[in-house]
Amino acid sequence: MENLLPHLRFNINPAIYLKDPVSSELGRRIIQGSVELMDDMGLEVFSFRKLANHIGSTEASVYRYFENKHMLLLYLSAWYWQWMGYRIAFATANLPDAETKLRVGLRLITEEVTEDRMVQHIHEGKLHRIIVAEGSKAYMHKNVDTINAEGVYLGYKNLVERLSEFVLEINPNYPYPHMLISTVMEGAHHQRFFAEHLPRLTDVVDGQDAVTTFYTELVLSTIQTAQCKPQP
Amino acid sequence: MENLLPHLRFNINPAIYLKDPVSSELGRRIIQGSVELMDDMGLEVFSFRKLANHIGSTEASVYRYFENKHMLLLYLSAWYWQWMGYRIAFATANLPDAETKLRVGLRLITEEVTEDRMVQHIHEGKLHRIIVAEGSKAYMHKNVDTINAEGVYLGYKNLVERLSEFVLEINPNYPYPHMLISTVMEGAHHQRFFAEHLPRLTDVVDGQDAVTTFYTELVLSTIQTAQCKPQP
DNA sequence: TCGTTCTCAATAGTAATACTATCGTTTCCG
DNA sequence: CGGAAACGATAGTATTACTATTGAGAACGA
Repeated sequence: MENLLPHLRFNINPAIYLKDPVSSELGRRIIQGSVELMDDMGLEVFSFRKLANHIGSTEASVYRYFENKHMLLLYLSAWYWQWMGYRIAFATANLPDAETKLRVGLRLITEEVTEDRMVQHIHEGKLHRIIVAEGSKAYMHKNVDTINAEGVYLGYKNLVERLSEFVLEINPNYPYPHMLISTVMEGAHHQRFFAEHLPRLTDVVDGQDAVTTFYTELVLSTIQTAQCKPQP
Repeated sequence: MENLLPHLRFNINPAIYLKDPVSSELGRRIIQGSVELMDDMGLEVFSFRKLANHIGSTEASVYRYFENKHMLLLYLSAWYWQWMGYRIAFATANLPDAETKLRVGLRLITEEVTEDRMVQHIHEGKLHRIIVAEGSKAYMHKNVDTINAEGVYLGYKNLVERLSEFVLEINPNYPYPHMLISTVMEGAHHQRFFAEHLPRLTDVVDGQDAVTTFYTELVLSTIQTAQCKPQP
């Protein structure tokens, strides 16, 4: 995708941060540095001290922006899904029918991320790897309910909703559109992880992108079965 | 399921523990106590110190059994999947055809767990909740490759393999049996978590078990589509 | 019965993490 | 030019994640 709107800024729920990282140079360095470090060492090993050293600042300064590293992960996750939602909105605008829109959306969600450089301080390829490996930890957490009550997951939920609507346009009687889409959104990331680390859990077909093909066929055959072979 | 084999012990890969927790009373208390505490407070808040206090022992004694809390989680995860594999083997033995076997397997995997009390020191209902909330952290981890090289995930992989074979018996041409099964195994847990904490990501139909119905229909329509509507 | 081994509690101690607080200096905005 | 915000610097606490050592009691075998 061409970088048509280089100065676009996504709305990130202010409940996630103490101080908006986009508002200052240090804030942007925190984001940029955390993407680099988390990708390198993983969420568990990553710490605010290491981040501060990496960007040549201090632990206390990082704490002025984010309460803890989980909130920083939430910020990265929120940004990722806002970005994905934007790309899908853009790529599906003016497409003729729901099936084409759904196919495009599924492709964007399941595909490996290539460089996009929508904003200077976020390396989308690295961020994608972080979300693949750590994304589910953003909600698989003791405080989900508190965090959810503040609307932190709205970006994610809205994207699920949007794709579910494509599903319902194709088959208005399909009863599980949200489960289907959220299964794909999580599953695609897990399958990318498996392909790299636990290949016996996948079916790697070399050369082509098995993840996208698999999930596209899965979704379309599932929602079209009602017409193809009526349920008892 | 009746507790027909009350003294059954699962083989857990010895690479997971320093000392077999089944071999001593303290070991069993460690397992029992960790299931209770992790279910209560979540993996992040859980610590060996708290566990030691809970079971009236000391931190150092717990460290004699497990290197760290991630290995303890791996033990619980390995036990869970061994137990699940055993239940599926038992429940599908002597069934007439592959579709029936697959349906039974999918039901056991996706269903909520009711008490089973196969062994005295493990509360399967609590363990199920732990695996739902923390299971993916067992492999979404910096050391996956090292741990995997020691065969720690074999129980999980074997179960995927077993269910994939049912899929292939039904449709030998289906190209993605492992991705399909691992998607269901992870997805079912995520959907249970979503149903409780992020219901907008699911389609809750009150009264009946939407997760089992959803995944069973998804799998069967996906693998049967080849016959029903040939791919171009 | 004596000695050996195993088990495990108790104590101690280290390094790192996850914060919180305070205090200046700079900067930038009105 | 004056005040406030931004941020670096320093310091300090509580907790976590370990490691090491010692010694008592139980079990086990010769």
